Amino acid sequence: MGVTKRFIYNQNVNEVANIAKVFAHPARVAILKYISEQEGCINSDLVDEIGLSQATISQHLNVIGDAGLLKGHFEGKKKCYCLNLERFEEFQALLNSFFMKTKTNCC
Amino acid sequence: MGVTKRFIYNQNVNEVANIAKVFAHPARVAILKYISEQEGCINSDLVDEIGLSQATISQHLNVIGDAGLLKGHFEGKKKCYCLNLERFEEFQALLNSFFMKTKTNCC
DNA sequence: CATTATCATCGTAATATTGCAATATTACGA
DNA sequence: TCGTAATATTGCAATATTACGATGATAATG
Repeated sequence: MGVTKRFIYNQNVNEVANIAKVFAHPARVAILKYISEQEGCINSDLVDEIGLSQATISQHLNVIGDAGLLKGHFEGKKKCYCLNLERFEEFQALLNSFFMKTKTNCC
Repeated sequence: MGVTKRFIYNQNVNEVANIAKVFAHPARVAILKYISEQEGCINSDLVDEIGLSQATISQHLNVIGDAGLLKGHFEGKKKCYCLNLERFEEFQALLNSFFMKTKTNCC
């Protein structure tokens, strides 16, 4: 039914899925990549850079932001986005932990 | 429009997103976790174990399988699923590579 | 103050995903 | 070959996601 029965899974499983979901759309991967390639902060050159509408970019930034992966502040009329490195590394560690735990017992 | 404009992203970005998508549903994470916890192969105890219908489990197994993460063979009438370790490690490496490349230039 | 640039939010259309019941298929044993 | 158990596939219904235009809000600029 397009509805994910989150309640039947344990917390760790849901956590891994939620993290993965952030990276599960190429626009969001591209946004993070672009942020990483800039010196310091970016403002939304993202619209030109990625080729989606401003509204759509803003929505994707929300998803990334809600996951805690962004630090942002206004600099004049421009909003300045940066990666929240601590959180990003936390995500990496959690995913790696899942990978490590899962790599066992094969036929 | 619910349609992802894959063509506007480069291959690596799409690849990362596609990998993440496999892990972006808790049922699939739970299935992989369960496989990892069994000695050798599993057959679908998964239905009892996870609490989704047989049809739904089968569908999720397809997504995982299409990504190349499963090795399976029949053992009598039961299908025996195991993790494709090489592919799984490849996924881990690709994600880690994305994480490493992205961890730079913060404010 | 009016204008413009930047970004967020709302509403909506199109498409994708999730889940299940029903049905099909596959493999075995009698 | 029949019956049965285990999986797969199909066809919906419900919900989620993606995308964009329109509209707001805010702040610099003239």
